[in-house]
Amino acid sequence: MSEPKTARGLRTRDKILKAAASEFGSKGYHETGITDITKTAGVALGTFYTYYKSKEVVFRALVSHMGELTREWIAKRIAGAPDRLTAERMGIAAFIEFAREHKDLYRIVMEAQFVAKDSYIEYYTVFAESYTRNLADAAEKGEIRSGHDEERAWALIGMSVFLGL
Amino acid sequence: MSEPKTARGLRTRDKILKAAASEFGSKGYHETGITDITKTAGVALGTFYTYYKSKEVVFRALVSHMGELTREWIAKRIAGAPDRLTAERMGIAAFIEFAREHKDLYRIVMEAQFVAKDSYIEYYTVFAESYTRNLADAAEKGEIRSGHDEERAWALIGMSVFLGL
DNA sequence: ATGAAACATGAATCAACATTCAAGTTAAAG
DNA sequence: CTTTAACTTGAATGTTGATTCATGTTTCAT
Repeated sequence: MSEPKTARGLRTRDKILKAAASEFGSKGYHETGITDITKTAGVALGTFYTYYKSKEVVFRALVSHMGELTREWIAKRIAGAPDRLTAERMGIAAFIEFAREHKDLYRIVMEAQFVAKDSYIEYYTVFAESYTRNLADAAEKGEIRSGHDEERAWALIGMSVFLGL
Repeated sequence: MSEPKTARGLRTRDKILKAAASEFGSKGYHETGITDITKTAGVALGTFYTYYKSKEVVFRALVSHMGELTREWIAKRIAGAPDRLTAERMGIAAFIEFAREHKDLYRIVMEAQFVAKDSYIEYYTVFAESYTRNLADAAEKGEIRSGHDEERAWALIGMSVFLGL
């Protein structure tokens, strides 16, 4: 399925993606019908299939889009933190803030665990890797004690997720 | 829907519940058909409805059953811990161990978030409440610093869940 | 201005279940 | 041994909803 070739096509695909985000986010994957999406987008049923091969494909597109959004959001808010501990505090706050402001979108990531497991795993793995690297660096610099950084990373992620929840 | 009145009925209901646990656990709620459950249980399709009013009802039964199992498991392993910090360490280890040994069953709890949200919330809320109480007690005794125990409880739960994941 | 490529439409298709039910079988109390 | 409540059976029902497709409309490069 290739990129839209005209401005109209681009606009339409965008409307569909936004509608899908909103519908999946509020009703969940299985409760959302393609008709719900196209109705919200203001296009005909068939149009959906001009841009996405299937229901699952839009869903996956949304999850990876969410990954980018989340990372951008956090990066923006922890930029310029003087040390890891401070960055950590700001990062957790930023994540929770993000979850709060994109409540319905965040639900999509959660549900990915059951609808598109690999997307879900990737979402968190990218986080865990960068987290682990940061912790290792901080330990190197003596800002934190050295330890099992990967486990620490997953523990911190879990904390944030549940506090957000 | 009342209790089975004969030994046979009891056995059959049990077979169905076990089969449901196994099927939901490995394939997930939406990928599992009632026929999958009854086939695994070795009974006819219609028999399912003698014991459960619907697919969702068995699912909910499983989630609350899981709650009991998890609590029992952890209680057993932290019994006799000398102080809260030790109990905490043992509790986390016990939870992860539980998740590992009941991998597929644990998936059911996760999926409850989307299939039976109230069951899901209850599962974790019961934990959080008892956790919060324990932390408050420990702070009272001076074993840990005093602080926001409810938030601490959720953070610890999140940690355990993601480490288990 | 025009024709081909892009795009939009929504009725029709098709398969997948959850649930029901009427008819048969088994348990166990008296 | 009867009898009846309890249980079992699986074919039939009915709905839902993803996907397709033939037909019509719009865009835009030439």
